[in-house]
Amino acid sequence: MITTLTTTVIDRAFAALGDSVRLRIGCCLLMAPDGLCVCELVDVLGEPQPNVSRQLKLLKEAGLVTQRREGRWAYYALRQKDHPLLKPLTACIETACCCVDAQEDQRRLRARLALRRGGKCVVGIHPRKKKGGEARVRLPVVPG
Amino acid sequence: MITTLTTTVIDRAFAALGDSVRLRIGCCLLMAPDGLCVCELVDVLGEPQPNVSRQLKLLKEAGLVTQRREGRWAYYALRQKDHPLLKPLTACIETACCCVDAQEDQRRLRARLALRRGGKCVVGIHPRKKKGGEARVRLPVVPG
DNA sequence: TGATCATATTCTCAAAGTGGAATATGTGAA
DNA sequence: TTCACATATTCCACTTTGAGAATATGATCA
Repeated sequence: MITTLTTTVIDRAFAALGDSVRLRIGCCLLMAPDGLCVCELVDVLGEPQPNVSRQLKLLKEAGLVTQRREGRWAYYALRQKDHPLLKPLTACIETACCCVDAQEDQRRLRARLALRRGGKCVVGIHPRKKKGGEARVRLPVVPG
Repeated sequence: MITTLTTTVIDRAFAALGDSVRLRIGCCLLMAPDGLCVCELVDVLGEPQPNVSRQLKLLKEAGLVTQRREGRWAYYALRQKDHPLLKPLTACIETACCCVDAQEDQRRLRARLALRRGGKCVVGIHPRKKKGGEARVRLPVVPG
């Protein structure tokens, strides 16, 4: 995807991470190499869904993140290759992960990932906050 | 200077490098660990002096750059310590230095550094463009 | 097909960033 | 003290970004 490496490509990558929400997304994605779906990020970050989608789109346009669809869910993951900046940038994000406030996210993310079935997200946004609580979670037919 | 590491500190650092001029400044400073003065950066970048001063101030406020005065000259350097993000961030800037457009800056910087005397800047802005040319450069008393 | 749900987009406007132009500050030399 | 010069700041018009609110899209299931 990224063909020629120019300073413009690079400063756009920096700008993409120069926002607290997007940096926190980066930290979360670092914990889940296979990606996270939007609703998981919404729950972890406590940000409105349209905002999370927006920021993910920005990260994707900056070439830092990839997207794949699985049924109704869209999984976003940190790009692993084709971007020469990604390795050193990942090291920067790792530093961010050590921050106290980032670790709060990590705690919530671990809790959210525990709700997965077969490695996939099977619930929507705020499962614990909606009426009916756990009973609301209707598990569809999932292999594994 | 940086006491507690928070994600805010880090995304401000990213945002500081998320601009083409400031990223180019970062690349230049990487070539000169002891720092560059404002007039040198003005010549290399081809940006107006007030703009260079402004961007340097921003980099300084983001904790990425230090400043010291030597007579009329102000030297800015990449911060080396007290900022846990600096090492991985430096690796990112190094990647940026490999870009074709960044190497043009590097060529100009080498030429500009050749005008130093005793490792110090002794000329102002655009020395070759002002009337009188080389003759204008009046060397003050400089040790070495 | 219609309902439901996960995700994406658009509209809007306040807030922040950007950089040119003019000017101020600070330092050293005459 | 005055001048010259390197650097810093302020003012201002302009552009970009940020995010709430409402709505659209797209996929699955009944």
